[in-house]
Amino acid sequence: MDRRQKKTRKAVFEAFTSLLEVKSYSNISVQEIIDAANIGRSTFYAHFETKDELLRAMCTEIFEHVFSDDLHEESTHDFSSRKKDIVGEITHILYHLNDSRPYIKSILSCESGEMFMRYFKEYLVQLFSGELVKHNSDVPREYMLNHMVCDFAETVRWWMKHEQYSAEDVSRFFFASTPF
Amino acid sequence: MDRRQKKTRKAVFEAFTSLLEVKSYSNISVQEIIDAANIGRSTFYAHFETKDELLRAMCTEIFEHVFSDDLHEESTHDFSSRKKDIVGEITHILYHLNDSRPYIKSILSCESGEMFMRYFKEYLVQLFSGELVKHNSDVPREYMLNHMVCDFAETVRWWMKHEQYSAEDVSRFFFASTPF
DNA sequence: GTCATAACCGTACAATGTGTTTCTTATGGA
DNA sequence: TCCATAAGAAACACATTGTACGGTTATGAC
Repeated sequence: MDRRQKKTRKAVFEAFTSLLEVKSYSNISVQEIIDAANIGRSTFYAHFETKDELLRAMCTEIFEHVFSDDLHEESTHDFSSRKKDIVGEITHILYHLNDSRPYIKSILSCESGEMFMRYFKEYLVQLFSGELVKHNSDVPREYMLNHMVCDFAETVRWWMKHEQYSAEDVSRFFFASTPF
Repeated sequence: MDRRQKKTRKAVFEAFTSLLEVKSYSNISVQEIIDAANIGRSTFYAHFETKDELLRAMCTEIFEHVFSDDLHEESTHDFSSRKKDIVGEITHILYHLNDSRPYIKSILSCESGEMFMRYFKEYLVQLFSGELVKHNSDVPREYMLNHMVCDFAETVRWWMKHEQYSAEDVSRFFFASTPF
């Protein structure tokens, strides 16, 4: 990727996060982002079709880090001990989420948070559906999956607002309140 | 309230829900609602300041039914047996939610759903905070409260998409997967 | 039934935002 | 150095919003 493109992209992301700290997503106009990023109007539209797509791009970048390859490899390499080690995997993800905390916090602060949550849950469905082989037959499997996904996603949203807790703390809270 | 006002309000609500079944919240313009409701532009703005406020008004109307007085009185009158009867209370609420199902479903079908969820959770916080007197001290009380509220709200959202289950079913699912 | 009130309608308006286009300038990579 | 390509600036048509205003019709109290 061209250096110029990278630079523009970075400027837009930073402008956007700064604005999100000050005002809500729907009250931010594309023009404001452009001004804050100090770029030309046509340049913005060369990179992102809409404001929504900009947000999606930011979320994607975050999640690529949070659910990064080293995590996958790690969990697939020692596959033997994996099944039991969902706790470790969750804690690991929490660590990664903590790295992106400033970005995530600004996104979560308003309506854009709901989009973040939606994308986040897409990843979590994949993560948890493997864990549901032995599910309680009293309750539909699809209910349980939705339950776990929402549960974890909301746990993360809560954590972002409560900095005083560590990844281990939150992992413990999560497993203490969900029937694994 | 004037008959004309009631009529207008009803027309707007119905137009709005019909539109929500066809397209997403943010893609619906005020003008479309006005046309669908077959009213004058200024009439709309005499009733609602913005589209968001219209949604809020609809949600309020729904929740006034769902968390209606007969429910409150019932639960406060026989206070002795109440503590144990959170199950009954939840089931009762689910019944009321089922009455408003068509409206709720259309609202939940897009971004407006997130606003619905937010308002819904405000009510649930009140409902559940009373239930948390005896909470597990391993986990912060505020975490548990958020957990229960989100859990129930998401259960309802899930239910709205899965008509095949009864209120009793869903109540059972909820209590089976949450540590009460 | 009369009549004042208030809710309605329709149109026009300025203001704001969006996404596209065209053309010129600057910059990175071969 | 060269040139493809990204960035920038300005103007465009278009859609949407919220307000204003004057005229019309229905309601409910008497």
